[in-house]
Amino acid sequence: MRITIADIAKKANVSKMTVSRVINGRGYVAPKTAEKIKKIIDELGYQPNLIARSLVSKSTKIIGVIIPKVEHLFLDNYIAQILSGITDEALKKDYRIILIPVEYSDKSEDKYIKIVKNRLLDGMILLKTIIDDPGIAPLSETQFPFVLVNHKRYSKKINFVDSKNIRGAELAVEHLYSKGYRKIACIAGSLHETNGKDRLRGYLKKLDDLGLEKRDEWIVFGEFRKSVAYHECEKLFKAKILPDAVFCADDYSAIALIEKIKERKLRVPEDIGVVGFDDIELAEYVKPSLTTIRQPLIELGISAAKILFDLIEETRKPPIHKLLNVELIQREST
Amino acid sequence: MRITIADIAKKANVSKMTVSRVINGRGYVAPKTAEKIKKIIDELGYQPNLIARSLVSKSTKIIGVIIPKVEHLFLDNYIAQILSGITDEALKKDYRIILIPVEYSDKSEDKYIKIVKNRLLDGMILLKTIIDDPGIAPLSETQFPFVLVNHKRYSKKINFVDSKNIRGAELAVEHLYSKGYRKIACIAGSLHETNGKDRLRGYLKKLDDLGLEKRDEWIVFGEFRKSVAYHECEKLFKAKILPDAVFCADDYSAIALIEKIKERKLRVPEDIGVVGFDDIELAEYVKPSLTTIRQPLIELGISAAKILFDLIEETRKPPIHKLLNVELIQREST
DNA sequence: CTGAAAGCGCTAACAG
DNA sequence: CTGTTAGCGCTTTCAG
Repeated sequence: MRITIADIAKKANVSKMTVSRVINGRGYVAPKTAEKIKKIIDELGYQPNLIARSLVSKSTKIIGVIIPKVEHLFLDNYIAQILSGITDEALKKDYRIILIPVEYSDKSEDKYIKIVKNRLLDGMILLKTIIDDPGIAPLSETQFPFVLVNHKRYSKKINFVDSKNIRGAELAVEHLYSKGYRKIACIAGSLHETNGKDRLRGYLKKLDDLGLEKRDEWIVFGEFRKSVAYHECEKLFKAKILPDAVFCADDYSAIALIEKIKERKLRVPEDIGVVGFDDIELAEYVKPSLTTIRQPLIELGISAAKILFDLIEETRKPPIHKLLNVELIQREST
Repeated sequence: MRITIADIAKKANVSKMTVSRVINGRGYVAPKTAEKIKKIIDELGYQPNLIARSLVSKSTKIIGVIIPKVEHLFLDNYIAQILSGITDEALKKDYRIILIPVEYSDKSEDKYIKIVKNRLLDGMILLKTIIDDPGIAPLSETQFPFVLVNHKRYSKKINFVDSKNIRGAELAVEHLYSKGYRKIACIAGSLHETNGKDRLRGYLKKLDDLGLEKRDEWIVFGEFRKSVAYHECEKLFKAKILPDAVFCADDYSAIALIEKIKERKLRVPEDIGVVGFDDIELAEYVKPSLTTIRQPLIELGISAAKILFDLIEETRKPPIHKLLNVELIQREST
């Protein structure tokens, strides 16, 4: 049979309450009784039932990480890095992490609220949420602590951590320009995500600033997915005027592009310069290694977790909006 | 105020029990009352409190994944792949995953039992456990369902899923032999893990079988860590007789080795052939791409999860011991 | 400094 | 088909 606080109490000839006080280190207990109780707890190997405790305390010390329900999610190094950051920080604060896969296509307004109502979580971090996700607004109307990662939405009731995506895209184009490239194409990311949109915007803006040519046929949509990018970038080679460089909104797309370029017996960076975005682990290993805009993914995770814990512990109040810096990492592809 | 089952009951003029029956679809409820109750539940947006439910049902539909408490854990593609498999399977069975980092250096016997006693989990999967982990035996004495991954321990009370590591190492050496290499060195993995030991054993056995020379100076210990391997493999170049090939017990070590070889202006595979183990994502992207023994990491995760769910649902009983096949993936490094 | 009573939100068991 | 009672294991409250 399971050992409960009542067993300890009985054996120590005290009430459950006194045992509870000892366990939680709250309230006065005579040193001698405390000692006795501790000893019995040790002897019996008692561990408090977290479920029972949570039922009354209303806190579980568990945070949820909402992830899109797709197979092989952690193979995406982008996700893995962010999750690493969250985990690192949770460790320090003694919070547990529970992974909650949510269907991308679920358009219901209460998809997150349902989870909240289950009372299992003290807070949540949402990864890869899309712009028109109908679940976010209702969630923000509750008092429940949550943070969006890599999703920029200015609102008094929404907290987010994002990178400076527009700036990043600008840096990329500037860099290509400085390297002498003038016909700069783009493999855009998902326009359902703010970071995808922002990177495209930064690209277009910088072309304007530099007085470079913009052509519709120089923009293709890779959806932040390698397989899609691999297929779509084909179109760039069919352009009336061939680009001499490509800004890719993510590294996986850039890697797909490089594969395609090689298949066509063209050279990187001599014939076509390539810049990626994110700086995933692969970036420095592919051949040629990838020049990319590094966004601090681990820090993004750490930051989101820190903010969430502050929100939970009410040491800070919404809205918290944070933008992290990006930097260009020059490698061989430009 | 939070809506509870009592609110629904009141509004529907029935007892809590009837509501409970409707929610869980158990027991008889008049279709009309059921309908009415469902409607009220919808209207009020009621969601059951999982904590309260678990307190009585003794089941949480949450499994724990025990991971070593190291920073940036998910950056290890090996871990990421296994976790991907576990997640995929948990999704199907509607189980949640909670990540539980445990201190490597914790030598206490009750480290896992403590977690079990917290009653938060229905079962657990342990990753990267070491051979002399004092926590495993006591855990196996409980009735609590758990599965070890990539850890081979034959015991009536222990369940595990592992790859055929010995066979894998043999395959690697055979392959090097067939390519004409005769002086085959080894960067061994951690001997604190069964897979590290097995791979070393397979290597030694196959050298014997083939009548190849064995030399102590041809074996270094990389601990399954890139930085350690990078440092330790230095010794191979200081050997009296230089090896012409190296079997590495993991891909990260192989990548470290290749870097070192390049620094020394030697060529892979002409001067030195290299075979890795695992087939992490990077393996096909490094230059030269890495010949390696592929162990089915995702399947390892899937398998572990399946076994665990069977154990939890008592459709199977311990011990369950499963060994997955490995295969050689030939690339450029040999 | 300690204890008794009440209750968190739910379900199992039994009675009707 | 539905309700009552009891209780999961803990903490809060208040009294002593």
